[in-house]
Amino acid sequence: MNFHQNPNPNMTHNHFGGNIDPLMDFELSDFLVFEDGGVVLDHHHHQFDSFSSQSFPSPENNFVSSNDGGGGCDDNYGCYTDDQTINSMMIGATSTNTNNKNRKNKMDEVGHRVAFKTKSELEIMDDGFKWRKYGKKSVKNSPNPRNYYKCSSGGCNVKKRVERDREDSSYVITTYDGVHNHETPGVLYYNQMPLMAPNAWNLQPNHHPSHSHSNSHSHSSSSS
DNA sequence: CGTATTTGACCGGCGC
DNA sequence: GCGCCGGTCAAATACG
Repeated sequence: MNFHQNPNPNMTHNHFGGNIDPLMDFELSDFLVFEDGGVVLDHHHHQFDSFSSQSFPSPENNFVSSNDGGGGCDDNYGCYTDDQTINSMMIGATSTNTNNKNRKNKMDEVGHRVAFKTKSELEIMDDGFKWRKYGKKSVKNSPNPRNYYKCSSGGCNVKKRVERDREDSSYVITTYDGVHNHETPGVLYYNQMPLMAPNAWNLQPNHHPSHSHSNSHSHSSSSS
């Protein structure tokens, strides 16, 4: 809780690439990124541990998109691997899933999806944004509940989903939906990123001055 | 008192 | 058409 309050934004801002706060047992194990509903997984394909910083393989070439198989594929959003793919990162960016049959454009509206699988006892990792929890749901295949967060920033409708791994409750799967269209409330320092978590974060907040119709107005409040 | 969080209810989609 | 599942909202509550 109260992870949104950063008394000292210039202090050690625990991030994926920056300094890991010694307090939290933060350990990046898996990192999946998929856009436009593209599902990424490797497991028995490749071990993407080479592109530790900028050499991202073309997802259209090396990744399996809009497909599933091994790993824990259960959600309608994607699959994630585990086991031996530790310390591997997967970036999937399917250039608009062309074969989205009747998959509805739900994901298309979102346009961005990032999933992190980390080994942490705490699911609340301060990524520099303020998140307001708006729901909790228990998934059928998972003994652990799933938490839904929404960006507290006005105008920004990025959603975040946090759930623990079905098999290993030690792992936390955080899925981000959407792109922040505002500056980070806190000071985000991802200049160096000596670790494996590259500037993947950098490609998220594409500050596009011309994008005004992203994923906002979808269905404000149709219910009630 | 204000704000964030909690928990159940409600809704939409999909499968059968 | 009904049931299941996942996602979201909203009233109530807890906490600061």
